[in-house]
Amino acid sequence: MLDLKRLRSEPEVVRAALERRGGAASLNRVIELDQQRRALLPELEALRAEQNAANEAISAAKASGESADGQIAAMSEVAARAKALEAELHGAEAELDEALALLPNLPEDDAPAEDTVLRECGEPADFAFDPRDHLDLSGERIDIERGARLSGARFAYLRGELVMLELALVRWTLELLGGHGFEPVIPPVLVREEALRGTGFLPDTEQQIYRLADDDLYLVGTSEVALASLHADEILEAEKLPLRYAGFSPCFRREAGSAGRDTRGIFRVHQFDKVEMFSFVAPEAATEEHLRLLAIEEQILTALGLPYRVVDIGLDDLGASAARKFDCEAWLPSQQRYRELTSTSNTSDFQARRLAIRMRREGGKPELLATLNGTAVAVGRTIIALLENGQQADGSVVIPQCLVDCGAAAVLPPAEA
RNA sequence: GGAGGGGUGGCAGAGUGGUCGAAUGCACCGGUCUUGAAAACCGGAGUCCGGUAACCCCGGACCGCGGGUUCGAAUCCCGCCCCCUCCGCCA
Repeated sequence: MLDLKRLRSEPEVVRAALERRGGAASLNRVIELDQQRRALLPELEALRAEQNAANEAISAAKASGESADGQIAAMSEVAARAKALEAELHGAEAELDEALALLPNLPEDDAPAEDTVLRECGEPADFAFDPRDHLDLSGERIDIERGARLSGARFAYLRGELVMLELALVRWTLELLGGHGFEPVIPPVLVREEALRGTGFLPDTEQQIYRLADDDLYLVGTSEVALASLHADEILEAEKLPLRYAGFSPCFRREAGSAGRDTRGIFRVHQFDKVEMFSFVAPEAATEEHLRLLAIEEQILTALGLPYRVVDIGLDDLGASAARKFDCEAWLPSQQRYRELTSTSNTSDFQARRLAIRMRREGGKPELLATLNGTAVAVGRTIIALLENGQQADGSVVIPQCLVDCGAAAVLPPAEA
């Protein structure tokens, strides 16, 4: 959510920023409704003041045993007017909230118009054979057929050595993040609507979100939702910032609208596990923190031996809450191209404002802080990349030492034919 | 699932229609006293919106959330959320 005050004080700056990303649609309506509200409010407050004064007089009269009937009758009229005004005000406020919620975050000045590759790191392996894709390499250890029989398309069983690989990957990642000051968290994955509104997924990505009709709960598409809400309605002491969390949870996505895309394997599935980084920082520290999250993502990919490139995401693909976003794409030999593995966003104060997450500096007033998120490890896609990049001629897969140290098999034997 | 109890300021805890934004205690900040500290005493201190450029000042709102009754609601009524206790069930 954007700052109404700023929108009021420099509407053209805001408009220009929004228009860069094509998100100014409801701006005029917001401004109009804000003016309406600001016209009604003082009127209502004047009536309230009148009521308050009269209440004192009536109390005093009653206390001294005098009749207050005249005043009461007069105030009855005032009360009726106040009630009508209040209804009008509430109507305007509800509309305002709705229109304001449709405005996306203001992009950073440096955010590019188009996706821009910043760098490529690591050398794609030059296989002396035709590289297999992750499904050929995994065999039934990624059991698509039975997953589909159980739950439909885009669901899979993960089996055998790959389960141990996932656990090693998660363990290793959480240890590494612990070293960077992230507290591990396993959050609820069923959340209320407010959490999705607060993080900017609603209204925006409703068609991606699973909803439980009987319980007014939603399945999160990322633990970002739960982690952001961890400090909702709190005022944090500035000295305690930054606060960093590493959420580990399953993620659920309907993938409506992506029919036919990435249908093979587990690149795009309805359920996957993910370790997500989330930071609460002072506003002036946000940009630096964003680069920090990106650096950690790169550290992880490098340690896993995965060739990757970093993309500065263009304005069109930012998503409602992000002011800036970087993706890391890993090289997939079977596709001969880079595919998205991780993503990190600076959401500035957009989520903090909606969730009422503030900080207080020594002796100061509460002020909004900044929130940032970044994928540490999207397990499914990382397994794909590990399989494909670590494969050998015989179909076995060499696993990076860091994961072996955390319990993964050093070499995954070839899939049974 | 059944039966009860409860949500008030940082915490504890009064308040059941009328100067209540809210007693009191603890914690906190400032001051007096003291060689210093403690104790004691005095004072201060919440959040949000608007008037404003303004951390002074003025008005308004906030006693879980949202409605209702009333001239007036922390107090009465309705709905929702949350917490606790007991029973049952259960990973």
